[in-house]
Amino acid sequence: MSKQQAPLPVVDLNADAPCCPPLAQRRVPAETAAVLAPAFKALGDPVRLQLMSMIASAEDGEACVCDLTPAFDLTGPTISHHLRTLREAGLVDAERRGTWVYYRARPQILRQLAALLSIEPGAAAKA
Amino acid sequence: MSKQQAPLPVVDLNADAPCCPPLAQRRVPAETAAVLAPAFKALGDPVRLQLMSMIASAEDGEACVCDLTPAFDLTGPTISHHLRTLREAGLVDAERRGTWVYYRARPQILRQLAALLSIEPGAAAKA
DNA sequence: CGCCTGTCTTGACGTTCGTCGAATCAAAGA
DNA sequence: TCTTTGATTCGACGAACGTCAAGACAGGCG
Repeated sequence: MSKQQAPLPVVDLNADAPCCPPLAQRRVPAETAAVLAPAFKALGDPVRLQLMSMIASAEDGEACVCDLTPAFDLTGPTISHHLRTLREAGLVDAERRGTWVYYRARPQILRQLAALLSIEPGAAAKA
Repeated sequence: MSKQQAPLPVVDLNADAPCCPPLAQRRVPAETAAVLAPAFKALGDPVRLQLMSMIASAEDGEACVCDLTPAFDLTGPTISHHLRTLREAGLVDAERRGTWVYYRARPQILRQLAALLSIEPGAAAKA
């Protein structure tokens, strides 16, 4: 079971269109919350938030671990662990090319999370 | 110490305009990450994500604890604890009116988080 | 082949988190 | 005033998290 990981009840996190209406528009169902919460949780650590930003804002859309690690006062294994967390949350994708490993962001998921948090002017912000 | 809580090193989480450019546009600085990560972390629990949605999507922009609690298979203290977490993350606001306590969402912060995750078409999503 | 560099995995440690039961505080009514 | 109802705080417990040191794996180069 080391090659096949737990089969997250994955929703269409890969879908390109937002999976659900804004959080402030309709109440988020339990199943949706169970799927999306881990993504927010993955972003809920300062190191991972910076890692995510460094990867997503990288020149060619991808960043090498060798560039990410020295940006923090943390050991390699720790950075690797955080990157794995981001990967398991579906936020990034990893690819090995020769000696180095490159991480790439998955814009679809960021879009979905952003859509969930978005607030149309005049929705519930009236009080 | 029961009435004055820890004084979070609050940044302009109350500002109405987005505090920072999208995560995928410019690298998020450590200080910004330290401030915004707790907000994502607070949303990183399925119960809190649903609570946030129930509050933000409520009729008059506010929800009574007495309406929130029975929606979960959790005890009152546990729901109260989650609400406190949301409050300390700056995501909601609490107000007592008579017997009941009402929670209201802070749309500005949701907007900021959404802006941080937003991706302009053609930013880093090219690979 | 053997060594070196880069990355990931493993095992362990202390801390934080999610949950509950019991106790406490706040407001309304008898 | 005393009781009742709603919400929070306190104390405790097991589970998960963030971190590291040490070891294992992968690929390039002598």
